[in-house]
Amino acid sequence: MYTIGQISEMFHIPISTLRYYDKEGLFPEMERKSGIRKFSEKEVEAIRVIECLKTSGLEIKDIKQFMAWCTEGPSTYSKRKELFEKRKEAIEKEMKQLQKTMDMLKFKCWYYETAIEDGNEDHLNQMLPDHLPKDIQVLYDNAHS
Amino acid sequence: MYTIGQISEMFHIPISTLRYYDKEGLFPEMERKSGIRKFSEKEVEAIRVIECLKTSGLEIKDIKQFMAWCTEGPSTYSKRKELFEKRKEAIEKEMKQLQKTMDMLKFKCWYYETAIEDGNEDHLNQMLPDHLPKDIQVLYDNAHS
DNA sequence: GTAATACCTAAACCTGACTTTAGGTCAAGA
DNA sequence: TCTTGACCTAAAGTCAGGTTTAGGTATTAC
Repeated sequence: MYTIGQISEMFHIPISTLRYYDKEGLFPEMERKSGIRKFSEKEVEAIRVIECLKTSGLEIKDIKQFMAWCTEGPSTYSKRKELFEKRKEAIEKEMKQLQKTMDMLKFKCWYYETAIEDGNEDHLNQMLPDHLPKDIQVLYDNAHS
Repeated sequence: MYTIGQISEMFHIPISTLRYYDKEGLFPEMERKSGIRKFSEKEVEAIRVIECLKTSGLEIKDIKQFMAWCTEGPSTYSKRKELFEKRKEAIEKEMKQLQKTMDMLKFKCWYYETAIEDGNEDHLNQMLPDHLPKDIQVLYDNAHS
């Protein structure tokens, strides 16, 4: 059993945020001892799930829904599984987006390296949009598709 | 040359958002014809850069700074390059985070598949935290590290 | 000539996710 | 005793990134 201060240190999450999560219903089963929150292993795992679902782009109110399902028992297993499957798809999509963004960034790094060498963008402008060096062309095309 | 409506369709960005970007100084060189915005190729490329920098986690005010550097000429090439290098690092970090999140999601999918098969979480609770099937253990450990 | 479109501005409003404030309880140590 | 530190609440405040509203202009279509 942990106090809110211990949990805050463990996860580097502000105490105010933990209280906010609690107020939003993200720890529906959490116990209290004369008003003071007692975080058990259950809540510790809940926090890991909250961070995971948040990173996957889920909103607090939908995380609350998930936590509610968890208290409902085995009848909600398949709902819970489907939620995680959807989050997997969302993350996959986001990773593709990030890869495309990465290609743009790599292209821009090359672009400015070259501009620094040349002292201007004249040569670069002549090469755009489809006479770039092969490896750079790939980045440019992916970023602009 | 494009109107705001054409650009909105091209990029699937609301007109209100394009006007907001303009108000925030993200198109410092944009021309107008009797009050009406004229988006040139320069602004089209600016929008691609805006989307890229936004995805990388940069705030609007910092994107504005970048756009201002672009109007200052060759003296800011190295500042601009450094910005893109930093964004690359940010994206790399984010991708690692997403990979960890993905491992958690995969673990949870397996977890609920198994719970559905078993009808309860008893067997699963016996396996936790370090007697999971090998491939699942890897996901679990990565997600909980 | 009038009605429909597509554009414009300034300013108010909205949303999600927190954070801060103001005021209070309770237990341990000097 | 009294003060320090860790906890508590309700309610207000903050911030980024837009969106909506209200009112206006300018061109084209019938």
